[in-house]
Amino acid sequence: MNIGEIARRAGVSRSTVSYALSGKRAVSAATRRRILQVIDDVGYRPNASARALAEGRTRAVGLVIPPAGRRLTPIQLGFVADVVAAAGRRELDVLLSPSGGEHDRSFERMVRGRRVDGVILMEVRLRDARAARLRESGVPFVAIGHTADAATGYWVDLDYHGLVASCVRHLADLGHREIALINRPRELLDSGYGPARRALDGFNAAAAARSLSATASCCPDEATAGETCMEDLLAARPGLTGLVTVNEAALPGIERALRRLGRAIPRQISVTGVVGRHWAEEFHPPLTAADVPITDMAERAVDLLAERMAEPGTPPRHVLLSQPISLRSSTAPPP
Amino acid sequence: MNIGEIARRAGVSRSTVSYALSGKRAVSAATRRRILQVIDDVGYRPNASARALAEGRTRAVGLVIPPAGRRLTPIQLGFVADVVAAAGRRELDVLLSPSGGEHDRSFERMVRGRRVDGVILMEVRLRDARAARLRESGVPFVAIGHTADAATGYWVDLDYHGLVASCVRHLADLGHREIALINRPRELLDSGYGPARRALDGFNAAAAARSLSATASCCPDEATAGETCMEDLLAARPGLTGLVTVNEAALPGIERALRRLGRAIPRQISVTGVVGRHWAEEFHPPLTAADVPITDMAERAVDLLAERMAEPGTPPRHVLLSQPISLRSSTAPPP
DNA sequence: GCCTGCTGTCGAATCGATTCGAGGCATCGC
DNA sequence: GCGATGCCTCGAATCGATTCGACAGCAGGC
Repeated sequence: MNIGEIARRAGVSRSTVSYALSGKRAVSAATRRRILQVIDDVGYRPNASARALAEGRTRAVGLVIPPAGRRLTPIQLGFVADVVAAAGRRELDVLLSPSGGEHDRSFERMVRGRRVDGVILMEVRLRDARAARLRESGVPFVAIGHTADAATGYWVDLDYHGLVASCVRHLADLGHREIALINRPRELLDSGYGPARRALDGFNAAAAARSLSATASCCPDEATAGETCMEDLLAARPGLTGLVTVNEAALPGIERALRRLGRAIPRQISVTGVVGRHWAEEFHPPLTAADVPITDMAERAVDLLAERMAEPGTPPRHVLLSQPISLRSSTAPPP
Repeated sequence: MNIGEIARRAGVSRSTVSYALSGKRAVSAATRRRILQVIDDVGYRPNASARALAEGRTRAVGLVIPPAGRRLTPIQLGFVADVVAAAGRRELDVLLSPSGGEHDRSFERMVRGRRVDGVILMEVRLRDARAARLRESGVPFVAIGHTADAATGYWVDLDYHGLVASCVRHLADLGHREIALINRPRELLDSGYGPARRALDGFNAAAAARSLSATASCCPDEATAGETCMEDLLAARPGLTGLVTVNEAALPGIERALRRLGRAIPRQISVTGVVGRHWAEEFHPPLTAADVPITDMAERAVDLLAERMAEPGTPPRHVLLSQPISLRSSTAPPP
């Protein structure tokens, strides 16, 4: 069932069918009605490949996700679903491509095979090979997180520096003097993963500004690791009364360790940070934290990409999202 | 940069370039070398839309995920990543489509617009509108879970009935007499979601066979709900010594409730079930459970789909996976 | 009554690949 | 020396849409 068959049944030419559907030229009401009737009867839809070939665009975008090896965190996974939903609202389909090692072929197929009109790149590093390839191939893309040359690209990012700093100030205002940061895994920090870097910088800067005694540590994205990390931290710094974390996956372990060591939250130790809302609410007691606005980020990323696809020549733009701290009940003045 | 340009530069016709790449007809070694050299120099890749139009297939598959509204469980999310990886190994791209309500358009675009050669349908219900539409449109598809007419379709499923039954028998063998099941949310059970139904059936059948006193309850996919559910269960059945669950998201809450009520695992209460491996390992103590083999399921689903796409006429086939119970340390004889 | 302008429709070119039939050119056998 | 046989390569048709130029028919202005 193709456009020719529709044209035949409606007694018009193929071009008239096309115009009736797209509205790019006037078609008389009677003809239009007849065509739509036939289309409805047989359940016709234009072939996506043929249309893409003729139009020179595919009406699809690529979403490059982090390597499958490292398990995706719930935040990242929620983000994928939100991107798909936001793209759907603009009649765009989403092609998934894992990145890294053996999956380069998939990336190549997508980009050089012109399978997509644009790409959203998740978890970008400060210097990022995929971003460089996209830039050189001329495919419009939006990065989640920014690369070293922040000024030249399109990106959406969360202001981890500012958010972690306000967590620190929140603790300082309550009277805490000795605090710690539980960051994302060390290999992410070392490979120049922006959020981890900026969380650390924001933590150190704000702690220095308030002359707090501050310790920063890294922790794998797992509950068991969070438990160990929390124990080590308390062993090294028994006087600790305030904790900031950007590692949501570690939260259950942190909670477990504190309970086991008999440190009540928030009576004896306050906990805050930047994590997905779901995780903050499942913490015990509910975590006072800046909730990562993934739905927002997904929507802004798709908006930005759509804009860039529509007008390829436009100058770089970016969105740096912030988010107020939601006061729940995991922070209090120190004992 | 298209095939014509490559042909021009290599001094051959377009068809020769095509044959050199596909190997469908012999091309002399010298010509072939010359063509590949040019292709390598300019970084050419065939345009995916043009190829799809000519070949009549897109080399892409669709993955229909559960509605974004209901949060995806970690198992489902891991499954998405695994499907993408498995498809990538077969040079297939993956298009994501949310299902339900407002996202019908996306489904329609994919299926009727011939954007994909086949579809994997997640979280299928016993009677499922999406499966019916795929069947009528003639697009090959593989369901995760099976529909009411199990014999007529392609599907991959986990033997929840058998697995939950062996959990029950495991508890019975240890000497437990009073056990309970914590199932997935009630609305899933009521809407005919297979795993929830079969878990319940398997639980009841095995408990009856061993004449155990058994209670089954449903629980939303959330930690806080798990906590409440566990409390209610113990209030109603103080003599409970064995627990089976297929709700991984509830696990942290179950753990919390048992700890708070002073019931040690496994000394006073044994816990087992069917959950993602990651969750079993993060439980405290590590959960003796049948690990959901998502990577396996993803691979089998892609295999089955590829097979069906290659030979559309083949008779229905399905794979019912089982999985041995991994003995960890959350079960013991009753006190 | 003729020219102008507008509306609605058509035919043909185009997008970039694959694939089929046909034919050129050696090589080989007799 | 001539026809048959393979091996390579080419030209043209095809896939199913979009889009542009052309044109028929009709209304309105002078």
